Amino acid sequence: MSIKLPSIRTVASRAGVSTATVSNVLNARRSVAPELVARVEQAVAELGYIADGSAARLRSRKSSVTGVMVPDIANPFYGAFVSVLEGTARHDGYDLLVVSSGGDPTQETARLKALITWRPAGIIVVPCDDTLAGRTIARAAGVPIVVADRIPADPDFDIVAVDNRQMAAAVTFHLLERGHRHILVAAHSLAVSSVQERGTGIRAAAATVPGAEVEILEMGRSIQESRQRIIARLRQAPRPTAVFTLNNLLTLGALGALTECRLKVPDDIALVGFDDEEWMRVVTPPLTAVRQPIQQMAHAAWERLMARVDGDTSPPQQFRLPCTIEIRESTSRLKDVPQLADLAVS
Amino acid sequence: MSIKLPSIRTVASRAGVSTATVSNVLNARRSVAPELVARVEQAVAELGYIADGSAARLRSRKSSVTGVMVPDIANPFYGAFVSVLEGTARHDGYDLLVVSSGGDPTQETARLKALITWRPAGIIVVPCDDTLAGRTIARAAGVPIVVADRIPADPDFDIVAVDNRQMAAAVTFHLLERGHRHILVAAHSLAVSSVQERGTGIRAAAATVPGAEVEILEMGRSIQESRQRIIARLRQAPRPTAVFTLNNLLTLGALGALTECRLKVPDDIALVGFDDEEWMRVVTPPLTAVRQPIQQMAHAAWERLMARVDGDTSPPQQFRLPCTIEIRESTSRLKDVPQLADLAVS
DNA sequence: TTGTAAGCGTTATCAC
DNA sequence: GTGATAACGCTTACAA
Repeated sequence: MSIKLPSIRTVASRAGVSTATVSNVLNARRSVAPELVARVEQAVAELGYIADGSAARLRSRKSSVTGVMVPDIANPFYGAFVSVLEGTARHDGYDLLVVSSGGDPTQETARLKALITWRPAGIIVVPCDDTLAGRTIARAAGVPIVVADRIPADPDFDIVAVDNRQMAAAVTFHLLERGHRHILVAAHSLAVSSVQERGTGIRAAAATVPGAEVEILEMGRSIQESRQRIIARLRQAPRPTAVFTLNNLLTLGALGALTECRLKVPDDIALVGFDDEEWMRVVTPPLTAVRQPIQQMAHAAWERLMARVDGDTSPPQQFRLPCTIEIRESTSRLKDVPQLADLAVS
Repeated sequence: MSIKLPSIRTVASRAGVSTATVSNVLNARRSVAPELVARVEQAVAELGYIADGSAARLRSRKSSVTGVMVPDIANPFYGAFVSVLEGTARHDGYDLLVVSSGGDPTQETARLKALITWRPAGIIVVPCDDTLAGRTIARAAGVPIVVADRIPADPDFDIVAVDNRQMAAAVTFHLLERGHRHILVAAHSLAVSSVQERGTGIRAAAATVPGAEVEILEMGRSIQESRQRIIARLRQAPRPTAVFTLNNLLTLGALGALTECRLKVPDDIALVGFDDEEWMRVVTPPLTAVRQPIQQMAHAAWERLMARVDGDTSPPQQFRLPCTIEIRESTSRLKDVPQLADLAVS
């Protein structure tokens, strides 16, 4: 179906110059006589010539494409991350290939291979787990890789993440200050180190207050699943006075669960979650949330990647970015007596 | 930085065969003796060989990559759309290049060019406006293009969209049935035909009920802007009893505005929006919303694209997919007397 | 300053 | 069934 596009030779013959000159005009590599420049530009315009990037990359051995792999583009958190990366990449003259692993290590490896097929200058990846299934392939391919939002044990890659422990502790302190002594923490999987870090921060904070209790529960991967598990837990006594969800999907699940249990936020129970989204500030009540510095993470990851692309061979670095906590009404209620905790939901 | 990867020649010499045989083994194009197959596969495994897709494309003149351009990947609506497309593309053996136009026609053209650089088999595009800035380029390049979610006047492309008119009318009827006689409609731009179609549907529905009034207001592109404009309007009398937002961003803006005006949903005012998102069903009150069939749109667009890629030269087709309306509490209040409409918000 | 020609890694063609 | 070899569109020595 696709018609044959004009090649650099078509342009050259139309402008009455050599292909080398066309290339030099288009890439501004060497100076070309003004008249020839004009002739080439006219030919390009008339033909609607657009150079073949693959051929150029093949010959020049330098890539103008980079890749990013996330678990799920449809998740607004990754959507925002990719969106920022796309802007920085474009700014630096790179195209960006976007792939999703679907949270499946097998797919992760497959997609990484697909990316490498393009011979990208570098890849930014948010692995599904701490393993990074395709790491062997990646190393073999010698493509610079920067890992974001996860902390693989493997010290081979640059890492950009947030200060999970400190931030989770800060949220916990906030709840403790509000008088909460029994906090339910919803985590999607304890196998992921960023989740473990958050758990550590939470426990450390709770340990500073006698009688404070945290209960960390593992919820599957779907909103529905987490919702059901939270409902099941809330129907048992003693009921926690606050719920702390460790990502945006879990916040949705928890909110659904609270509604179904007819628990009013913040009167009956407090809610705070990792990941701040626009809707959280306009609903009633507005939700307290941890705002991750998505833009800064993307910038930092890109900067590291570019450094590696430019030949930086220093040891892998690990960056930790600070989050901020957006305190809103969902945690506004002061609890001085934890008596309600003993009442189970009907 | 990037080390030199093994080429097909490296593999061939290691396996003691010709490059042609390696190619035949890898692409299963011609039958190869089992023993040679085994030798090649071993060499590939040992070297971690991954073929260069660009070179293959260049020589074979057939593309295994497609492109998608949306106004903004960070918008969950487009995120979901791209996510579905990525799955279907992968399923059919294609890679997917994702680019954002940022809602800027200039960027749209630039990004389209960047896409064409990679010689994709086809492109699915959600244009920023009805013009599709890069259409000339696209036509010149002869790349099959399918337009989604917009209805350009230009009849050159296949189009996949939803039945805007009918759905907007259905929502309006729903509000009228609930007793609303003064509906404020928030549109981001009246220049876009899908918005115009929705407006037409709304007016047609309202015209069937004597005394019913609709007020269509243009809100800029940002959440903040729409929020401010809605606030300004709500502070004037007569106040509408229902707000109908024409996309997900406007729903966020409207909700923020209602909160700021201290109007309770649905008691003081009803709210319904185009685009259904997960949070809308878990907040209090849950929001009535039009669910667009994102998955079906993506599938339909992909199917059309594949048909064109396979040589279908029939006249461009236009597909209209039905939406569903998710009725929830935000429009549950029955209004029999519109007396409140005369009270302005303080 | 400009043209000629080689070659990037792959696949298609054509001998064998 | 297999191997040489040319060619895809481009960039880049090198020659003029």
